[in-house]
Parts: sequence; C-alpha cells; structure tokens
Amino acid sequence: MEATSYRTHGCGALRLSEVGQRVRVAGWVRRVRDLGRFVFVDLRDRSGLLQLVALEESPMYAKLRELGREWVIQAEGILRRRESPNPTLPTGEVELLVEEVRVLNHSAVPPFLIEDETDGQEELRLRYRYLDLRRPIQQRRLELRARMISIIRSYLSQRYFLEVETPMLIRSTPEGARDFVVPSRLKPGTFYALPQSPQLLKQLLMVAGYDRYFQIARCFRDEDYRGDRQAEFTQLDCEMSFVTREEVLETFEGLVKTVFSELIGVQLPDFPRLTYAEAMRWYGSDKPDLRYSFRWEEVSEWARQQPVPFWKDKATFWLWVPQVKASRKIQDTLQTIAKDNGASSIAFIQQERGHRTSSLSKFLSIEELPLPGDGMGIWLTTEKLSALGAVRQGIIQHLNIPPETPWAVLWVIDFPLFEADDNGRLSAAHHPFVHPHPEDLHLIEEAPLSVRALAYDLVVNGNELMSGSLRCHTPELQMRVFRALGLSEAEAKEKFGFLLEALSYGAPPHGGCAFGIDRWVMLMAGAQSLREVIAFPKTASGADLMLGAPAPLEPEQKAEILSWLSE
RNA sequence: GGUCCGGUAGUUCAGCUGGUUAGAACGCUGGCCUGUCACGCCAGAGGCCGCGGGUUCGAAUCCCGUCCGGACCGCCA
Repeated sequence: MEATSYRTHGCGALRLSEVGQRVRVAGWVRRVRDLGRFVFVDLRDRSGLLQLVALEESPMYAKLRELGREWVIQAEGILRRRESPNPTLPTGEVELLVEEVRVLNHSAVPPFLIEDETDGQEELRLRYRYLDLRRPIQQRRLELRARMISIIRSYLSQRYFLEVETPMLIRSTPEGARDFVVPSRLKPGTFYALPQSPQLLKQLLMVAGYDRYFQIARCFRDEDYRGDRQAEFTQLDCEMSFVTREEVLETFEGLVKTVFSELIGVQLPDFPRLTYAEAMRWYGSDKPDLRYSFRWEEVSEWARQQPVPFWKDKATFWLWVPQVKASRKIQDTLQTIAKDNGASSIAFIQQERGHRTSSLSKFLSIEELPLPGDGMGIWLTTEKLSALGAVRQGIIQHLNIPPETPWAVLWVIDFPLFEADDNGRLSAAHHPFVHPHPEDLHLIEEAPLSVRALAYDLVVNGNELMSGSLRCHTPELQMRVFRALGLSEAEAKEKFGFLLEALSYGAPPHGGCAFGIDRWVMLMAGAQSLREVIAFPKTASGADLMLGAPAPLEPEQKAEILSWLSE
C-alpha cells in the first residue's frame, strides 16, 4: 500500500520488523474492545487489520473508547510487540500504541457485520453494496478478478494481440437472445441495440487486417436471470487471423494454464480433447465434469440378448461407480431424474463386501456378471444421451462423491454445425458464422444435421468457460450456411449484408473465442454465485437494489422518449 | 411466463392448528472490568409482524390481491 500524507503504512503490512518505528495508519474502526484500564481498537484498511491500544493513563484512552464501528480514523504512535499475540492475524504480533488519533469521518451504525462471516442477507447487502464490498473477503475477490485480467492482458499483449474497443450502441441482430434496446432521438422510430457480444465487429476487425484482437467486453442480454447469469456480463473476446483451429486451441490453452499458474499456483496438465460425439456418448453432456472418471459404456448388443423385457429394441448404457452404495431413496431419486430426462428404464446392481443385490435379480443371474469389485452399477435405456448426463450428475450430487482431482479442464471439439428445433427447423447450434468442418462441406445441403463445425468449448469442472470457432471467411461459404438455415439471398442481405459485403473484400481465414470472465473468476475464487465476483451486480429480476434501477422517468423525459418510439 | 420457498426489533430468526403485554441471539445505549481479539458481567432502549383488502367478537397467525428477495422450469444463437 502506497504511503500518503495520511499514512505511512497499510494496516495489514506491519510486522515485528517495524517494531519501535513511529507509524501513521488510516482506516475503518472494525470494533472497539473496552477492558476497563485498556482499550483496544481493530483498524481495517484494504491491506488488513491492525490492533490499536491505549492505556488508562493516556489521554488517548478516552478518545478510543468513544469511537464507533466503521468510523474513519487516522492514528499515529509507536509500533510495539504485543504482550499476548494473536496467531490468527498476520499482524498478530504487533500493535500500535496510540499517541494521536483523528476522526476523519463518523459512520452510522452499519446494518450488518462488516466481516467475512456477515450476518446480513444478500438482499440487504446489495442495498448497501458499498458496505458489503468493504468486507475483506469481497475485497480479496475483486483483487483476484483484477489480477486475473491483468495476467490476461499481459499474456495476450505479448503475443501480438491488440486491444480494441467496440461500440455499445449497435444494431439489433436477429438471432440469439432478446436485445436491450435504446431509442434514437435523432431518427425517431429507429433503435440501437446493446451488443450481446462483439461477434460481428471482431470479424470486421479481422477483415480490416488487425490480425489478433482482444477485448474485455461488456455484453447485454435481456433474458430472465439466474444465480449464474446477469443482464450484463463480461467476456474476454478474442479473434485471430491466419490460424488453424489447432493454433487457436494452443494459444488459449496457454492462456488458461498461465492464469491458473500465476493466479492460484496450479500447474494444469495438457488439456484432453473429446469430440462432441464422445462427450455425449461417454458422459451424456457437452460439458462433462471430468473431476470424476466414471463414464457410460454402450452395452446395447449384450443387453438385447438378455432376458430383460425392457431392454429389447433400445439403446442400453452401463455405468460403474466404484466404492459407493445408494440407498433405496437415492435410487428412487435417480430413477426420477432418468425418467424426467427421457430415459425408458433404469436398473441397479450393488456389490458390498462381495455380496450382490440387484433390481434385475429375477431376470438375470447376477452372480455371473463380471463386476470390478464393490460398488454400484447402473443400466440405463434411453434414446436421449442427455439422460446419461443427468443421471451421472445426479449420482455425483446425491451420493456426495468427492472429486478425484480439484481441477479438470478439457476441450470439447467437433460440435454439430446445426440443430433442429421442435418443429424440425434448422438453427445454428452455436451462431450462424461458424465454419463447417472441411470434411463435411458436401453434407451441408443433403444432411445438414451431420455436419460438424470447427467449433470448440473449454470446459472446467463441468462449466463451459469459453466457446469459439473458426468462421466462414468467404461470402460463398457464408451464404451456403445462411441458405441451409432457411435464409433467402434477400433476407441474408437485409440482416447480414454488411458482413457478406465485408467478406467479399478480402477477408482472411480467421477464428476466435469468448470466455465468460465472471464465471471464470467465480470458479477461481471458489465463489457460490456470479454476484460475488461482480462489484455491482443485479438481482434475479434485473434490479440494482442500491441505485434503485430500473426506475421510472420524470414525466417530461418519458413523454419525450415515447415520442421517439414511432416516427 | 410457470411452480415453489421466504418477508416479524438495526440484523439473523422463533412464534403461525386465531385468544393476555409478540420473544431469543447478535447489534445499539449506559455502567463495571488490567491483555482483549466473537472480550466478559449488569442494566436499558428498540416492533404499522412487507403493503392493501376480506373472514371473525378478536388476525403476526386463516383467505384473496399486490410488491420485494431467492431457488427451479421455460428462456439464455
């Protein structure tokens, strides 16, 4: 902490090495402990906590006794060794014998404890966010976030990436989430939209020859929120030219490893890669949590030959979880999860100290099945692979299985380019600018659902942390994809004319990605909610409880804006 | 948009099958206390029971509506 005229040291910086020195500190009063002939004050600033002390015979004694919680004070005196140290505090071996104290500001009594373990509910803390952020644990989280962004900037800048800002007032794009909209005053009846991501702008930067771009970009989506979602959120947005998918993955694998190493001292091994098809078949999810190694195996052929009536004509999968045992109640829960996710049957077998029990014992001679030891096995019949993922997650959650490793980071690649909605209409699985896999180009028209994309996700502990792709860089290929999505030439020109035009002026091969920074910080900080790693977050209904936003406008302002809405 | 949970002292909660004066802990105020660090001890103040309506002799408690917060589903290329 920098010294100023108000202070010579940060409260948390003082150690035995400063004992005997005259020091001046400034900060907030955490608590006053009045013992009669002694008074102790805990003084807090961002650097930590320091104990101040005054004895009865000192004129400071009366002054310290009068201080209230969260008053802002400045104190000066000689640092001395404590008679009874506190080993739980970094400054626990020293204290400041106060010779002078100045109250810089009073404070109202705070509505909740300004401590890591606070007694305030989140609603109250959001209303007094400046007090909540005064808690050391919050300061550490925002410091972690700032350090992470600084590491990212340094890594990318060293690799020829250029940080470019893109506008917040842009044009609404037809796909994706609902836009936040801003009415135009100068052209009544027209509207700006806030960006859902700088996707198209960064592609235009590649066309412009900027080669490697990044931005810590604020993005906006007007959808309903959750604990893990905010109306505005922060992306690390990146794009590169003249690179293969392989080179993009290497670049960002390096970034992620660097952040883990420099931020929390974790050396990650090389990231395994799963294709989308493998991830779905083995884990039933496109973002599998690989902290747990157990995975599904298809046993349909074997199952069809067994005398189990509900295994005929169905795809059957087998999962073995070693060294666990599920109660009847948990089995019922897993069955509900399976059924809710479209599975047609679920069956269990358990072995405990060599003794086997199974819900299929009346169909199968269970003693003859080869089992690897004690544990639980599950057979699931389902046509929907996502049921495999739901049951696997259910097992982890309800059996409280401890992770085998603290961090599991992997790539999922070869996502499908298209997906069909409920009515069978094609839509872009990721977004409509993704480059199809070169081996599947011939399938775009005949079998679009089997076209793979040059797309990739980075998955950390079951969370999608980053998503990206190579992009169509010729207008011809981009138009083929648009057509497959059901866009006519005229519609494509109307909606994405500027992109098609830009691609026709010498667009280089390019691709990139976007990281969800809030989620990433949340994982690194071990936080439970995005709101804990955002300085001024909104509630689930999109409200800022401190500012009182959103709020009605003054009648004149409202009337003026209403007049802009229609031309 | 749907389902569920919650809203009582400054705070976190109890009370809720209707019935004296609505409780506890922490915090706050005052007093005592020689080494505390969740200091301890004693005393005290503090309440439109979210808001509006209804049922009833009587409502924190039951019913309807509404607002706010949270979780889940939908939604989130």
